[in-house]
Amino acid sequence: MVTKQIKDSPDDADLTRSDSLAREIFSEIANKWAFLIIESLGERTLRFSELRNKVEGISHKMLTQNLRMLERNGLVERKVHPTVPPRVEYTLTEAGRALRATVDGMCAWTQRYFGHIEASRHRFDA
Amino acid sequence: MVTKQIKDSPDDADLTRSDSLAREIFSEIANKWAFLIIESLGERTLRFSELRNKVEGISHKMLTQNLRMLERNGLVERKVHPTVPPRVEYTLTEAGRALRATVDGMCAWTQRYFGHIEASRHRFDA
DNA sequence: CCGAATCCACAACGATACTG
DNA sequence: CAGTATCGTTGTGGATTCGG
Repeated sequence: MVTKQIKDSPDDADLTRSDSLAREIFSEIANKWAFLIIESLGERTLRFSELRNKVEGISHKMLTQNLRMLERNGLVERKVHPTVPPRVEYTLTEAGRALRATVDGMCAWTQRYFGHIEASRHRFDA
Repeated sequence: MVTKQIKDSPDDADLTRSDSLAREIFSEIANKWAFLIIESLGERTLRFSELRNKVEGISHKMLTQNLRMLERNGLVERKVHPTVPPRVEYTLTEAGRALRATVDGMCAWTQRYFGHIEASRHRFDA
């Protein structure tokens, strides 16, 4: 997908259009906070403040910003309860859960190659 | 992994250490250029300039910077041919190929939910 | 051809303060 | 509690240049 480049089929224009759009989507979503939020959300639905605690290190601003982005792209659903104080809950959509599966893969990968990476770093830094 | 937080087993310290280190690794690698490079590399080995063409939009600087990072973490191998002009080739290591599998998953995901995302964006922007 | 270093514009981010 | 806006700082990334 992202790396495809030479085509000669008649529907050239459409393919390159969807291809560049795909890359744009990819670029927007492939950032660490988005992934950490998706991971944290998991199967459950969480409030803003719960997320804030769970995704440790994230600032209020980054959290809202990324949640808006994820909502816009249809990965999370935002549910506002008009109570006082307000209560806002976030849940992964089906698309979000599908993406989470691949993010889980990355997490598993990190676990698996943990030692390899540490060793490689030491070698490199010498 | 990344979202785990409460533990009470005796080896607490080790777990939280490896956990935070895992998050650090995750954060370093989860950026769009790294992913696009890994995708572009695929099974083949490519020269610097070939990568530069293939990962369209990337600058000379970002490419070297990310390649160094990936090399340091043991995801790509860098092979210098001492010819003139120099010839430098990059290849995914086994760890790199394993990660590529999950990145492929993300690409497939993008293809799959392409329409869903576009639709959601339109709804949101209105 | 590849890489490192410099410079600099501008985007990202954190902190803070204010609203419903 | 959740969200928006503003501001000041830091950092990111492109352009360019020089060096192997």
